Amino acid sequence: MAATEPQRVRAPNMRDVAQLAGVSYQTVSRVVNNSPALRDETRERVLAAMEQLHYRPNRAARALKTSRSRMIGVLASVRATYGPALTIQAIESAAMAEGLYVSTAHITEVDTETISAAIDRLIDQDVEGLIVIAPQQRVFDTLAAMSDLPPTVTLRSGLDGDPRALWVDQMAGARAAVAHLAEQGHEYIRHLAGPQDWIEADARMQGYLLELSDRDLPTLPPIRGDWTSDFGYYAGRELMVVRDCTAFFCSNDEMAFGVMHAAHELGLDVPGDISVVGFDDVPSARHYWPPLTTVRQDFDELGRRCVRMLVDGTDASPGDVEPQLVVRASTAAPRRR
Amino acid sequence: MAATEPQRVRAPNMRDVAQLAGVSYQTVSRVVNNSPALRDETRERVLAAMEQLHYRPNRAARALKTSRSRMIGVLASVRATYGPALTIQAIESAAMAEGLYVSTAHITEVDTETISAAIDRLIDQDVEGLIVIAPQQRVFDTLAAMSDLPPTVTLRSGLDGDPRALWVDQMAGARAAVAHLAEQGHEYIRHLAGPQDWIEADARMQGYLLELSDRDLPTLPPIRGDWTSDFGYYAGRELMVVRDCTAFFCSNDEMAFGVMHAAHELGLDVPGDISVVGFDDVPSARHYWPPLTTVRQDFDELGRRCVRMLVDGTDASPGDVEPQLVVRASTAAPRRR
DNA sequence: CGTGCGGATGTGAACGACCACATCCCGCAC
DNA sequence: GTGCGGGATGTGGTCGTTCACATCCGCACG
Repeated sequence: MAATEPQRVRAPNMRDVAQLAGVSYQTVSRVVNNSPALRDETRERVLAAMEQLHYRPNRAARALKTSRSRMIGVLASVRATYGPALTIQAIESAAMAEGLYVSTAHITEVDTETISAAIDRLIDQDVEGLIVIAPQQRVFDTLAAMSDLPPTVTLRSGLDGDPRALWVDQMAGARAAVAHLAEQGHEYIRHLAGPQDWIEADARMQGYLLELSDRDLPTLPPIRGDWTSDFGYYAGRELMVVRDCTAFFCSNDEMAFGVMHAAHELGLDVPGDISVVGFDDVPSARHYWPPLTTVRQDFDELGRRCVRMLVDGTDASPGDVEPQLVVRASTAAPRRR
Repeated sequence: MAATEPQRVRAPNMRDVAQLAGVSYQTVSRVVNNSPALRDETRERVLAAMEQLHYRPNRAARALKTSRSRMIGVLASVRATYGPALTIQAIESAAMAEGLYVSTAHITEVDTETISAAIDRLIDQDVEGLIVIAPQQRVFDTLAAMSDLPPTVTLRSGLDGDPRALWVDQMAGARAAVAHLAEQGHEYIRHLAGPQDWIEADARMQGYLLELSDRDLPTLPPIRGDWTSDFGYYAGRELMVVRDCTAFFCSNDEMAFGVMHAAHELGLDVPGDISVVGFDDVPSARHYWPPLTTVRQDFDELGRRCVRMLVDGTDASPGDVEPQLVVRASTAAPRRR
């Protein structure tokens, strides 16, 4: 039997295409980068050859020569939560539209070591830009201490003068939530805050405190939670025995779910005995029982803006993406006052 | 003023490091790839030089030469849902441990065009492996029609002979859920299925049908939903007017939430009048009111296995990752029979 | 005291693409 | 008919790394 053609393991080359099309590799390059200086007939021929060989430009070679990786990095914490996950998705699809690739790294611990390892991991990939949606203070501190960072866009919750930060007015959202409760006649409003070190958590807590003081309402010391519904549940159980408040403003929806669970279990009616407000508007919030009053955030728009800021190099218009209060059945006037 | 040193925009090189350390670039290469054939003293010297220059190996150049990108791709659909998001997270952290990078592409539409565009996007990045957690039939069809795919691991819900598929026995999970309801005395059990084309949805539906027929219980025609709690809510409202069943088995937790919302609104007691079972065990399921009986999936383990299969080239042991029934308060014996 | 051997290090040639420049060709004006 | 200009195409060098091979050195052995 005749010797078979040695199978080609190597992916086809610009030179392979060039040879097949009867032109030089440079002409192929021009076709790939669609240069205008090409006769139509030549372009057709090259395109046909590329098609025939299933030619794909080698990204590594291109990156090496141009020193552009066309990749952006996303630094996130615990992605499984609704907000970050949605934001990442939006970032990715916006990036795709710009012809960019996305690599993500998320941090499960918030120690400096883990954080800088994650960032290193992204930088190792030659990311051309960095989007940080890990809103913990320590992340920003670590970031600030690193040199040679690519252009970076961060999400912030308060004004701190950084023009490269996309600012979401968490405080305004929190104030709206508290104002809503106050206007319904609640005087004693409890706050379940997010963890120490989370910037959003602090901003929401600030909003809570400010709104109360503006209205001359009594301030109950906020309780630091960990975002989980488990925490909301156990905290709720303890606090509702005391009954020193008629409403809860929780720093996210999960904790609000936990609180409502506790209320139900103790035979308290929501909103009759206790009103509850969350933050985020996760998809099941509207179908919780009772449906949860919460503050909606437009994570989708957020992701899109991040990419736009990175690509255009523009600065953010502060407070652009406003959270919005969504009133549902979990809040009502307090039964007794 | 004297002319300043022209600032070096170029990142430091192997040659730069070599020069500083007084060795050849090849020696630097050996240090980077920690070759054993090096005197300790030399290695130290090179490491010091690398440190001093903040040297980072150029990934593009390395990829070009070795034709290994050290990147794997993940194809997912709508990431914002709990399961996929968690799986991706697990994949990423397992990949990190293997020194691999991860790039994701997710598809929002399920037409062939979008799917193959997403895959192309991954292949363009020279991914060395592909993990598919988009469990729609059409995705697999599109995949099968494409040539030149890198090694691929997929998630399947049923046995179909593909050794490179990680098999999660959705059917068993569904059967356990239905069995639980039946053993509590329910005779009329309704199924809210997932959308057409989703393999998991079909597997769960099969499980439902099989378990009922094994037990000689009447089969009510399953309703095709879209995974959203909105759908569960509207479907629940319609179906509960009819009251032709005492229990609902929903193909995911979200739809179950919607159904319970509808029940509450209609003044029906869960589980007194109606029992409800979900699927996934999302974090808030345990704190819904009443806490939701559901089928837990170990997405974390799933993600880790995917990576291991890809890296080791091993096949899956079928049915390894078993979903587990978690009984909570949303199910009880029917009040009337 | 030369030979050989093995461990440590250096050298040339890729990998695949892009850039700057050189070359070619053809039509048009002088 | 020669020169010239400009549009189309080809050639060398380079990006930073790795691979295969060459070289060097010192020491043990015959």
